[in-house]
Amino acid sequence: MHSQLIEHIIAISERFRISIRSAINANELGIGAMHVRSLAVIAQSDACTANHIVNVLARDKAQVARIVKELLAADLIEKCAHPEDKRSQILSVKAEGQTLMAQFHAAKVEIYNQMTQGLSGSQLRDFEHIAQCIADNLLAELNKD
Amino acid sequence: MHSQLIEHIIAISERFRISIRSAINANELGIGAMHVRSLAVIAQSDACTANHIVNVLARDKAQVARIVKELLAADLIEKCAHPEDKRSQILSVKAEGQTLMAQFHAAKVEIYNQMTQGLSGSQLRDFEHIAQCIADNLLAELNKD
DNA sequence: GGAAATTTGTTGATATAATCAACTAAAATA
DNA sequence: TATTTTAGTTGATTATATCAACAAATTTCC
Repeated sequence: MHSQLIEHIIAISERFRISIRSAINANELGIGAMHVRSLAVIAQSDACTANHIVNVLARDKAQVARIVKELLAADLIEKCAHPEDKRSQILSVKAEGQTLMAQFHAAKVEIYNQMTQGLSGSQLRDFEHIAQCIADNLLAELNKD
Repeated sequence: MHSQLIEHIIAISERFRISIRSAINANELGIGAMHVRSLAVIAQSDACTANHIVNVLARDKAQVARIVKELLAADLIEKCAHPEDKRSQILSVKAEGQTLMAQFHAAKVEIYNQMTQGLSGSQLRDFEHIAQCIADNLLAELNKD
C-alpha cells in the first residue's frame, strides 16, 4: 500500500480552504473559512440550530457555539426562539449573510471549475460517489466509539 | 452545481487526521499529526531538508522550522551538515522515529482498509487518479500568483 | 570578482481552528 | 417525580497556520 490517496485528499481540502479564505478575505470580514462553511449550513437548512451545524460539519459544539456567536456579532445571521425547545434557537441568514453566501458560491464555482479541468462528467460523478462512500465509511468508524 | 464533493473531501481529510492523531496519541508523545506527516516525508526522501518538507507538504517554512525543531527535541530525527550548502541541514530518522513510522504505517493501513470498504480495486485506482488530477489542478492555480 | 537578487532557515507575533472539561437549563424517559 | 439525555455556553488549553522581519549562504548577472 504505497497509495498517495490520502495525501491527495488532504492537499485538495487545504487548497480549497486557502482559496475560499482568499475569496472571502478579498471581501474583508473578520471571519474565516469555518464561519463561511457554517453559514452555508445555516443557509441550506430550514430551521437550523447550532446542534444541526455540529452534526453536519462534525465539529465540536464548543467550536460551533463560538462561530455562531461571531456570525451573530458580524450581523450575518440572526436567531429566534425555537417554538418547541426553549434550550435551542433557530438560526437564519440575514441580508449581509446572503450577500456573503452569493460570493461564496461564486468562489466555489470558480474553484470547482479549476479543479475539475480535464475531467469528464462521468469521472466526476464516479469520484463524488466514491468520496461519499469513503466519508461514510470513516464516519461509521468514528461513531463506533 | 449542488455538488457536495468538496464537503466529502474535507470530511475525509479531517477524519483521517483524527484517526492518525488517536493512533499516535495511543503511543503517547508530545507531537501532532503534522509532525507525523513531516516525519514520513523525511523517512521517504533521501537527503531530506527542511525546504523539501516545505515543498512536499506545501506548508509555510516557519511552520516546518518549528516542527523540525520539535522532532529533533523529541529525538525522533537527527540533522547533519549538508555537504553542498552550509545554510541547509540534512534530516534523517532516528531509531525512535523509525518505530513511530512503523506505527504510523500500521495505522494508515487500518484506516485505509476502513475507508475503502465496499469499493473495488478499479474504483480506488480511478479515484486516486482523479484525486491526483484535482490536486494538481489546484496546485497549478495556487502557483499562478 | 563583486554587487544584487534569490534561497534556506530562524524567530516573534498573531490568527485560526480544534479539543476537553465543567456547567446550566430544558427536555425526554423511565 | 427522579434520572438521564440533550442543547448550548464558557474557560482553558493545544494544534495548526500565517505573516513579516531577519541572517547567512548561494546564485545570478554584469
